[in-house]
Amino acid sequence: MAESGWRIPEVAIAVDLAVLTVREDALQILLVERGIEPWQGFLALPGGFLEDNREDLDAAAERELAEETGLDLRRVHLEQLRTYGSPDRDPRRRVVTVCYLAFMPDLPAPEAGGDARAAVWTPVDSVLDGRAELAFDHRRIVADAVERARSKLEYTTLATRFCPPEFTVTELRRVYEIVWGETLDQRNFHRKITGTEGALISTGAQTTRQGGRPATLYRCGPATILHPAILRTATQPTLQGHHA
Amino acid sequence: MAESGWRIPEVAIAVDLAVLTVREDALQILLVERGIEPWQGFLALPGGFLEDNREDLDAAAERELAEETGLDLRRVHLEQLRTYGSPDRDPRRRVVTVCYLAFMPDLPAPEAGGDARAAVWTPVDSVLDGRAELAFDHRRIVADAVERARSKLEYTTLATRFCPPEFTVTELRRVYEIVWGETLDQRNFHRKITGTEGALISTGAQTTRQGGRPATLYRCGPATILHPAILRTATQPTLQGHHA
DNA sequence: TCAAAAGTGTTTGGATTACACCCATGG
DNA sequence: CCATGGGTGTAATCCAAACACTTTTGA
Repeated sequence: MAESGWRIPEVAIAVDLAVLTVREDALQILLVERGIEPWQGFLALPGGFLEDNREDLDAAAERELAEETGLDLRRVHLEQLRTYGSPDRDPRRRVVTVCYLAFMPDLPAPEAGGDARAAVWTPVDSVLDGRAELAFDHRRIVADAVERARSKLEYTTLATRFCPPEFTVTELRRVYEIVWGETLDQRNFHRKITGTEGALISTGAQTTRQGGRPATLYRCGPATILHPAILRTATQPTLQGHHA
Repeated sequence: MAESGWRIPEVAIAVDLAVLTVREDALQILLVERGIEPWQGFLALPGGFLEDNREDLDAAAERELAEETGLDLRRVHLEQLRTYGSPDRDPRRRVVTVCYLAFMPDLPAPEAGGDARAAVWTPVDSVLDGRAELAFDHRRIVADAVERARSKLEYTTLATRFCPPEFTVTELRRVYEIVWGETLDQRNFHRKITGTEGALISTGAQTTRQGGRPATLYRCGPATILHPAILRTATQPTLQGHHA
């Protein structure tokens, strides 16, 4: 670590994306099929290497996200997840990956953007239980991303990022139920989320797309943190960090 | 970002440490004085470049920590904080820093380990309010580290990492009060922390080092998460991530 | 015997839960 | 008019905040 030892190992820096959405009643993640070795033909997180020396990490993540999805970035939440740098995670050379986590609504448009590679939405459950085998250490990254997402729904309003621009309270509740894998009391959820100042903004409009009595349509409010939090019942997250 | 473009920019990867402790009734961070340009003479976070291509990031952080403090790592909590990679954060070349956060007890031993550089404990307040000017973007990193630490005390038992191997309930409460900058009700805190299964283990021994009635000495228990949490009253953390 | 700090009990209010019921629409 | 889902009300319970008092030592 002495700076006088100016040996800079040849390390490549990559930026990978864990892009989550809720579609078809499941939490799904965006994956691409690898066209080259190693792990050719396997699914992997979208991402790539830093393009030039002047590109900021956050900017690189935004660029990747725009390339993969073509979506308006204002409707997407993007944050840094973690950096992965095991020496043997890529057989070709040392690669350190700065991984970002994104929440986005289900796309009505075609899922892949300008890039030619096949981008597929995959339920995270099939990744976590091993039915879908991912390249490199990406399964572990997906596990970290899902745990972060589940945790963030408790104390932030980020669940709205999985919804279309206008949505009903029930649609928002379904997001929670799908991500957490548990059912929530409809009445308590409604009172809590509408009672949180700045969480939702009523548009005045209504919809009957679910059938039954018309439901009020809401947009995201300015509030980002949810206080008091909506807590999961079952799973307690495991503490990250080494040594106990 | 296509992988065929095998242009790997010359980027150096560093691992920096934000080592926090509680001493002299203040939350303090370990800093070193820089001996070379740029920022010669300024205080900076301890850290350095990856030593070789086979070193894991976590292992590099542990190595740095051992070098700086010489402390038994079992008594230290170490976790990844965030990665910083603005293109102009180091004028010499592109440097991406993977930063780690450490909690450790106040050292009775001399604070610097084998390394010759001067390591100094500095109150985080003097860093955050600008009285102490740090090199590079390290002030922002310190701000992130402190916010993470304050937040983690709410829902984990990591405050015990700031305490000696055996400590009293009041000493643990003082850690909370110092890190959060607010006072806690002694009785409610005592009932809550001793009532949390697995948080503390009574040693049976007592101490009168604070004067007054003898206090029971405790060790850290196996529990890592604190449920229910001990919540701060005042400050709500700001949501990380870009766009709103 | 007095000061100083540790430890315990109680009350009260707020929030969460677990309920049952009414409302508004489409068919 | 009836099935379907949206929205509101209410009582019991748990948790946490705010409080006063007793206990045990050193001086």
